[in-house]
Amino acid sequence: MAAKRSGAQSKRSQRKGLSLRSVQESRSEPPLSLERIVATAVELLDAQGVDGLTMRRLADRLGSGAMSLYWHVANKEEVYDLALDSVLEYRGPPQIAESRDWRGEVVHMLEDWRAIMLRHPWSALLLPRRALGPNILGRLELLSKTLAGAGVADADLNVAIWSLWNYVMGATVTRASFDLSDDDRAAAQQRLTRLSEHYPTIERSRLLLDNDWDGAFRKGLDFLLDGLAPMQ
Amino acid sequence: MAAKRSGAQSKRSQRKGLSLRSVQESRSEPPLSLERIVATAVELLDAQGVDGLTMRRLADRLGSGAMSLYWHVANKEEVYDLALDSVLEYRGPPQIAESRDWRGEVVHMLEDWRAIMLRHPWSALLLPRRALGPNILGRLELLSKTLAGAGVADADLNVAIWSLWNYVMGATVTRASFDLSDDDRAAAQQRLTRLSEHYPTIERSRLLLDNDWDGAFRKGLDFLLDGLAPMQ
DNA sequence: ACCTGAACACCGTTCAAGT
DNA sequence: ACCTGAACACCGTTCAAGT
Repeated sequence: MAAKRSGAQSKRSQRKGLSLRSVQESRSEPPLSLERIVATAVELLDAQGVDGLTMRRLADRLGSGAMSLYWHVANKEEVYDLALDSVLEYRGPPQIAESRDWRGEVVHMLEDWRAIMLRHPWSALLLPRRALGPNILGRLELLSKTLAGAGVADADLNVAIWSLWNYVMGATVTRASFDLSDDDRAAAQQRLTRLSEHYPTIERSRLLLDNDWDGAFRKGLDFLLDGLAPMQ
Repeated sequence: MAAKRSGAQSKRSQRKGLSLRSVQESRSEPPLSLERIVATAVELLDAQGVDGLTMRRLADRLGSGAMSLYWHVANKEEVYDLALDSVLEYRGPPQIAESRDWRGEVVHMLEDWRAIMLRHPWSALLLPRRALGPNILGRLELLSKTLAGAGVADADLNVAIWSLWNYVMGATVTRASFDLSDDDRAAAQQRLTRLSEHYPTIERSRLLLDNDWDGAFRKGLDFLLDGLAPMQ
């Protein structure tokens, strides 16, 4: 089995130049499984970004033929769905949740969410296009439960959830897009300075260069929670 | 010229089946220009979505060879950038802006932003990946100026801008992703009902079926502005 | 049940060439 | 200055076939 696999791989290597990965992998090829596929897809996305994920490349990394994936997965979209959701597992707050500090819990959940998506920038780009997986639903459920437990009326619950969700999504997506292109960002601020007659206010506040994203995120979140709080 | 174009087109039509579009277009082909390219890209995106935009299809719609585009545009990414920004032009509030109602102005700007992006759902999906074009910067500038004029201190300005921006981005992106797949949404709620033991709270509030997006958007925005207001 | 290669119908983009 | 077709190196996925 191992021999068969490595044979298949050296054939592929000959065809398209040597693959660094085949060496690293050939030590012990477990059989294909959904878990392995998803985990490897996440690796690939981390390494190469959204456009770097290719069925052929993914199969290569797994030491299998490209078409083998299609037995475990319907299509590439499903790989995206599964990769996104797999990264969003929530492990809960550090201490056992006997706290009645609902606000602290909400902040923790949302900052954790944001931290994960910044650690995997592709996830922020993928999110708007993907279905809701169990981990995303789990996070929504937990958020709902916390807010309901804090006394938010049922009638206001959905507004509260979507407001917080929207805020986190927007913050993550915006931040990720800036992170993706330091050059673009510098170029944008440069263009801004050149065109400061057109954009005097944001040029003066150096909006595009403000680096305190974490602080800004937290402050904005506090404003939102201040607004939400009277609802309880 | 018209003869040459329609000749080239019928050749293309013969090659890949008849194109409905070639008839509609052949009446008067203006020369290729950046404006035409961008406008047609927007049409194509509206009709076919993000993945429907193809250099070849775009050229076809323009009645030109695929490679002709590359004289006007560096690559496909630039087409995306230009299409996104072109859709985001802001025409300002209905009445002449002598109003001192800064809050009303902010709400108008953000609802207009959101409305545009919902009218062109691809724009919400594209936004996280794209550079800041002049129209986006213009909107940020206007928002900044309004907030600064309302008395928000310079030190708080960036936080205020990004909070509002994040909120609108998140709301749009979320809404667009639900809109894109009514089937998925129904399926998700169905799965939710089936798994209601796991997600009792959001199942009970019927989070995924809540249709009052516009109302929720406005309410959440009000909470945020309530939080922001004390800053002035 | 699980995996495979060949083949199909596409992509974006380079290049050398036309006008 | 502006446009072109042929060609290259890729894609995702179907299909008929292997074990």
